[in-house]
Parts: sequence; structure tokens; C-alpha cells
Amino acid sequence: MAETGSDTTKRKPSRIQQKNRKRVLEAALEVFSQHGYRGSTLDQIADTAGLSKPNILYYFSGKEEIHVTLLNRLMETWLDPLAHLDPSGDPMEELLAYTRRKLEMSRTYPRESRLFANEILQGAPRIAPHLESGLKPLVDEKCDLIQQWVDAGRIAAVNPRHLIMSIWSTTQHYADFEAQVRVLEPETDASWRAAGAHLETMFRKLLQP
Amino acid sequence: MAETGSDTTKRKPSRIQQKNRKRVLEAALEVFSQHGYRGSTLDQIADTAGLSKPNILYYFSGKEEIHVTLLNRLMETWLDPLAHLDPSGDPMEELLAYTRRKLEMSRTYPRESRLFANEILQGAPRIAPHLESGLKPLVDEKCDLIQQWVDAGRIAAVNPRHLIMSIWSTTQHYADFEAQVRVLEPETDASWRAAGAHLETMFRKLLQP
DNA sequence: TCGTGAGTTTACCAAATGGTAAAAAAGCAA
DNA sequence: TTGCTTTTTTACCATTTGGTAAACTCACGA
Repeated sequence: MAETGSDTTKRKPSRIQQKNRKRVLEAALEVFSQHGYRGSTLDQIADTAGLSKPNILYYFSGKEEIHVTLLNRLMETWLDPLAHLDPSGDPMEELLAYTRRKLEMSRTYPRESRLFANEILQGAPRIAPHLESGLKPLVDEKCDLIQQWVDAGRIAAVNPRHLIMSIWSTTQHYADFEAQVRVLEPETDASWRAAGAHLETMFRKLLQP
Repeated sequence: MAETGSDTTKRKPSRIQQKNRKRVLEAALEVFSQHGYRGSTLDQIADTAGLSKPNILYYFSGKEEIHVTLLNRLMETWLDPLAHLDPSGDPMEELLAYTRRKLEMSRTYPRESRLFANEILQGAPRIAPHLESGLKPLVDEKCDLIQQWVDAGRIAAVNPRHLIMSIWSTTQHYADFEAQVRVLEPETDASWRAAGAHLETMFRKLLQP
């Protein structure tokens, strides 16, 4: 049986396979993050990747597999900052550091942020299982941690779930709504700096016991 | 010249025209807000509206006109709460009331919120002019107002632009990322109540002089 | 009731799109 | 070089999609 590059059986990935799969995923990220799943075409991805459409389908079984692959890889990166919330650290500093990391990710990986936003906006049809199995347990765990900090009086009384959602929404806003932000504040560098200062102030005041 | 229902010349809209144009727009809102512009099809809109595709094209010149019409109508509704920020009111109460109105709109009109989010996510290709001509002047004006409140010491020192963006992002999050919110907190009613309380606390603390 | 224009349907079409078959080319071990 | 596998290209295809032409139906005033 000729291996088509899928994952039914495992073989050595071959240097050229790794390289081209990477090119496809990079191009797909560019395209999907801008137009959403249904708004993106294999031709666009092929053009962006500098490969032919059938060539792309030699590496991936179809459009959906490319999209799902991207989302799966993304989830790890995306949850990483929250996973690093340290129970043994200083609560205030941990949460502010988390906010900083999240904002930094929005600046560094805006396409990833938009890819995720697109998927959630459309009801998370292809990533719902991962939300249940990956995101939810982690959030539950960290909510417990934050609640302990609250109970111990080390930070002000807040709803942990909604605190986390506030951090997500405010930080991701700068990536997901970039087109709008740019209209209101065209100086990109200054905008990011002001955003960082603003969020630092806001969450510090919120959490001050 | 037979009027096709477009707007090249003005005639009396005829009761049935008004009714059916409304049906189309209602259906288009449902579809566009879920799949984005390119992900939505005229057939979907036609099915949802209970009309045939050519019938829809009797009332609108094409897919794009429907979308643009929706976005234009939306802009007014969307900016309305901000426009009502009253210079003569109490600063803290005005801003908290604005936040409440915004959250209420996310709950009442989630589809409109998602339609807007979709458009911005994709770089605002069809609404960019309106952002410049409609949103920007209003935001600039209200930023001046907030800055005056800050200068007068009536609220804490904040960056007005980023305050507004914080209010937008946190309130709209509950509509735009509903699929994710539901995973973390399945009890919808409780979620909205907790959101209201959380945002009230957060912005009150932020703005307390 | 008849005519006229508004509204609706049926039958299409050209382009775009996801995907496939198979031949051709490029690597590569012997 | 030879023979085999991996990779890439060329030529397609079926379906979907936005849109149109023209026939048809319906409401309603004269």
C-alpha cells in the first residue's frame, strides 16, 4: 500500500515531507486566519504555499484535515501560558504575568489568535471536543487555584472564571479586532505599549486585596 | 425602467416589499453571523427566509448588497449606547451604565455582535469606510469627554481609548465567544448574571478616583 | 372582467471549488 | 546505470455557487 502522507500507519516522515507539510500549514494558517474555514480555498493555500493543489493533497487528505491539524497544534500553544500559572508564586504577580504573556502572544501570534476566534465564532464545530477535554479541565483546575488565593485573602474577591475570561477577552481583542484598533489608534507600537500599561493597571486594581 | 427593489431611484417601497426585504435581512443575519460572508450562501439565506433564491435577488442586487445593508443598519444600533454617554451625568455612573448597556446588547443581539466580529476579524473589508466616518469621530469625541473627567479628578487616571476597548472586548466576549463560554460555564442565566457582577466590580475599581 | 405591473417560479449558466487518476519527474540505493 | 520509491504535474470531474432570462401568477384599479 502506497503511503499517501496521512497517518493511518506510521513511517519515517522523510525530510522533504516534514518541510512541505510545514509549508502547507504555514500557508493554511495565513489563509484560514483571514477568511475562516469556509471562506478559504485550497487554491489560495496552494498559491500561498507555492505548491500545486494536488501536491497539497498528497500531504493532507483534504481541506478539513489541514484545518484540524492547525487547531490541534494551536491548542497546546494557546493553553501553555495558563498552564504555567504557578500555585507557589505570588498570586498578584502570577496573574499579572499571565496577562502579560497573553498580551504578548496576541502581538506575536495574531494569526493564531484569529484562527481560534474564527473557529469559536462559528460555534466551534471542529474544535468542540478539544475544548471539553483540553481547555475545560485546565480552566477548572486554575479556577480552583484562584479561588484558594481569594479564600486566603491574598487577592480581592473575584469570580475566577470571569477573571480568566476578562483576561482572555481584553488581551485577544488587540489581535482579533486589529482592524478596528488600528482605526482608533493608528500608531501600532504606541498602541501595544498603552495596552500593556492599561491592562496592568486594570487587573492590579481589580485584584488588590 | 422597472424598479428592481434596489436604491438607484426612490419609489414607494410597497408593503410587501418592506415585509420581504425584512425577511431576507433577518435570514441573512442568521446565516452571515454564523458562517461569515464567504462561508454563507444565497441558498442558505433563501431557505432560512422561506423564499426562492431568484426571489431574493429580486429584492437585493446581490449577496454583497445584503451584507452591506446589514452592516450599515448595525452600525447605528451598535454606536447608540456610546453616543448616549452623557457629559452632564456622573462619570462613574455613566461609564458603568454604558458597560451595562453594552453587556445587555451582547445578550439581546448576539447575532449582530458576531456579524460585526466576523467582519472585523477579516480585516473589515466591507465596513472600513464606516469605521473611519462613523465609529472613529464618535470615539474621539467620547475620549475627549472621558479625558476631561480624568483631568477633573472625577474618575481615576485611565487611557480613555483603552478603557473603551476594554469595555467592548469584555462585554462582546460573551456573545462572540459564546461557544467557549458555554463550555466553561454551562448555566447560561447564571453566567450572564455573574458576568454583569464581575464587570461592574472590575470597572468600578478601575475608575474609583 | 380585463389589463397592467408587481411579485414569483422554473430552467438555466459560467465560474469556482474540493477532489481524483494517472502519467511524468526526481531521488536514491544497488 | 538500473530499478524502485517518493514526489510533482497535467488533465480531469462532479458539485456548489452567485447570478440571469423569461415565463408565469397574482393583486387590483379602471
